[in-house]
Amino acid sequence: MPVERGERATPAQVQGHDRAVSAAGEGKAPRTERGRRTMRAILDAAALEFGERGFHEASISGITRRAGVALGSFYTYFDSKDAVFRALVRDMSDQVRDHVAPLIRAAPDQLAAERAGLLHFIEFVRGHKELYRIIDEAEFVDPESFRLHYATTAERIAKRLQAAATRGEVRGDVSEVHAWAIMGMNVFLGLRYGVWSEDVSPEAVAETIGDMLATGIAPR
Amino acid sequence: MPVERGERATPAQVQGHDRAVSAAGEGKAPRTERGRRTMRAILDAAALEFGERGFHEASISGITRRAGVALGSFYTYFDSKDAVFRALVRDMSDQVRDHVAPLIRAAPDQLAAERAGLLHFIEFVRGHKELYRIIDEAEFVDPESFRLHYATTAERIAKRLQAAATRGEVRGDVSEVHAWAIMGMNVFLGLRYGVWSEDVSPEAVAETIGDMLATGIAPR
Amino acid sequence: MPVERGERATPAQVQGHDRAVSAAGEGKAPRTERGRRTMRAILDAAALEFGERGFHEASISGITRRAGVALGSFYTYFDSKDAVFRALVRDMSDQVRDHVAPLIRAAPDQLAAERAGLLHFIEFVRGHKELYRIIDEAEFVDPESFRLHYATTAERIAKRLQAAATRGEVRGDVSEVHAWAIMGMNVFLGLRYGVWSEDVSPEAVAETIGDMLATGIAPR
Amino acid sequence: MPVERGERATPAQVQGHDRAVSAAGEGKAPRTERGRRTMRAILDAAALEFGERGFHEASISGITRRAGVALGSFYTYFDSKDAVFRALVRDMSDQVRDHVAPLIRAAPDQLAAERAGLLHFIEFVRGHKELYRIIDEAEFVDPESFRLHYATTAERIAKRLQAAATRGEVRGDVSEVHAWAIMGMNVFLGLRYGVWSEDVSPEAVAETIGDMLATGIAPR
DNA sequence: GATGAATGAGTGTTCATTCAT
DNA sequence: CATGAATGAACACTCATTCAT
Repeated sequence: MPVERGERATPAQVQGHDRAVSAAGEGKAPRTERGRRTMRAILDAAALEFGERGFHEASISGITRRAGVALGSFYTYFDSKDAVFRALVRDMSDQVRDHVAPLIRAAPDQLAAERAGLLHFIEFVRGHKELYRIIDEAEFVDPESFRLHYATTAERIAKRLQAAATRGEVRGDVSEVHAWAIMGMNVFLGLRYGVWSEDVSPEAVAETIGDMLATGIAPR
Repeated sequence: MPVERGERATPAQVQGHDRAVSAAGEGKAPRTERGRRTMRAILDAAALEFGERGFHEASISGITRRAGVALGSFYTYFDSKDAVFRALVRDMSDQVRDHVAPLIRAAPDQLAAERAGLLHFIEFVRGHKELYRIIDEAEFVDPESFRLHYATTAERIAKRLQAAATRGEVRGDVSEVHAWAIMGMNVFLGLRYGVWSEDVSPEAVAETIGDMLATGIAPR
Repeated sequence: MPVERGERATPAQVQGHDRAVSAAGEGKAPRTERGRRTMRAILDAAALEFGERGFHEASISGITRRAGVALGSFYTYFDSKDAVFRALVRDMSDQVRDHVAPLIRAAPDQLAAERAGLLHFIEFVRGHKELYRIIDEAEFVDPESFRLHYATTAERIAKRLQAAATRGEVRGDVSEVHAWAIMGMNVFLGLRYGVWSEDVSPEAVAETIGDMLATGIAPR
Repeated sequence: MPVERGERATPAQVQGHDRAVSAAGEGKAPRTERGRRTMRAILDAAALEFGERGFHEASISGITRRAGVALGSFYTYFDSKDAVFRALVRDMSDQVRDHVAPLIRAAPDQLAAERAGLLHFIEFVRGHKELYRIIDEAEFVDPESFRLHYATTAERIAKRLQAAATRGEVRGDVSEVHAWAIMGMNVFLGLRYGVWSEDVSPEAVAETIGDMLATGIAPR
């Protein structure tokens, strides 16, 4: 889920409310201001509902109840339960990236960038514990977006690693395999130290893993 | 999911058919040989059904149809859909461990062991693609077993790393954090190169990650 | 089941259709007129279905088929099979009381009132043979309403008897025991001469029992 | 449920264990002593199971579990769930009659007999609270035996009343209507003061009702 | 006779989606 | 746009009954 150095934020990504609505590519574009507010309310309610109850336990009526709108209004903005879910996955996916990307870009070199990526990812997760419940459940609800999310993320990591390699910041043979390994580490560390328990600080985790990534665990 | 060096197989783990049945702690113990066979058939059918359709799409009648038994027979051995699922997660969890453990133990040192663990894990996954669909879906269906599975696995990795540290085979400061990172890498690499695509050989992946784990990715 | 003299009808009790719907305290209040009609149709259909087949043989689909609505509509108005049943018991209980109460109040004295109560109760039962099947089955389906129904009825009879005693219309020592005895007589006579067979006229039964109640069966 | 003066006990009715088995006309006669014991165990267990859970909640497996025999053994002795239930209704019906009949016959006259009948009926009920749960549920499970039970009981009461009338112990015009009234009173008083609560002694109830039956409730 | 595994018909309940108002 | 009543497909689970051992 973390993003990486060099990424550019599109204008839409840095704004507040409108972003999520636009990110909801799955939804039907509202024409009035009133409609925009209703759609936003539904999307926020859906994050709560899916986050608390999971996709299958969640219900459309639960979403509209939380949003304070009538059941039927849901279908004014989304075609189906799957559609909101997809919109939400994309929304959350963008949120992580938008949060972590600038902090990665600010790092002096790629190893520091990876350390920062993990650090801020864990921090973000602590404040958004519904993240895993939503993104990971996509594996079963909408494999397409799940696959897309991780494939895209891994690809970006790989590109940055290779760019860093040409700059001499990392070994020359870094590949997609390394990217997947790094992504896997981060996801599991976020789950363990972000969601499950906060018994180790994000800084400590990032420090430890930064070291391991840089020089390995072979005895010196 | 991979296991690690030094682990001892209990007698039950190395047997074939009876093991899975005994692992099905959730089920109701059959009292006759015929019952034992029926239960095994149901458990195998459940692996297929859940693997192909996922927990929510799967149906009890689908399971019994595959198993070639009557619908009602399901309830002779399991209390509910959740109960078979739990039994299955434990069953599969044990299967991975039983497959990989001896190969890890055969490694000359801990770094080689980690390499072997990843190698054989990916190989195992290629032959059991339903693994992820089942174990990962537990996060949503039965968080308890999901948590237990990964917590237990991480703890074992951590113990082996620390034992290896005292033997001087890895750095002295290896910790739980390293264990989670290694587990995360393996799980994602298994997903990418075991389930999604076989475009890179398990040997190549294991070799690459073995190197990274040993000496890191900092430029030499 | 019969009611007694002196009772005041509340406005809700004397109206026709709305009453039963409001009596259905178990149901979910409809918000539109269309909803009100659907709920009433379901309640009426339930009386038929439960009356003809009994609680356990009755099916929700049988109820909705009779009501001419979709299966799912049932759950728009009632939470469960038990819930309609409870609503129905209350509905029927109120119907008897509303029918008999004014006729009891019109009697010149308490002995005449008891006679009238029995008379009109038997008559009512003849036109509503599903009454017993529904109210008495509550003993097994929903003991709470069964108990409430009879406890309340007995208590009212007792109160009227005591009020009559102070007016000198009956013996001074009438008690709860007499009330239960009278209620028991009425219920069984209603069953025998209202539901099972109409071989004796309600008038004759009421006359006979009126006499017995007044002066007993000891030889003069 | 109470019986009345002058009734003759058949030999089978006064024996202990064998009686119930023979009363189980619905069952299949066991040929061996072992079989006789098994059948008795099943019948006793059925009384418990039906008494505690009611007909529909009761299960054959619940009965055999209580009886300590295998599920299949049930069908060695009874054809169906309905069949045990019928056997049980008859069994209990006979038990009440056997208990109350001799005490009724011992009374000096018919009014005293009715008083005694009610008294001992309530006492019996207090020791056999499953009575109502079983006999009354027959109205819905097996209307035939329900009807038979009450029709027979009422008829006997009527006959005794008429015999007493010829002896001058009660009014000359006693009829079936009186019999049903008396039976109804007794059943409801048994329910109220035998099963629901024991707040009034059976003696007091019988005394009160004996008086009412003899001289009515009109002011003197 | 006793055992308990196997059978499968039957039904209450949920909820995404549609549509008349 | 908003509303909420109406729809009906889909499924887990129960349990009386049968029968091979």
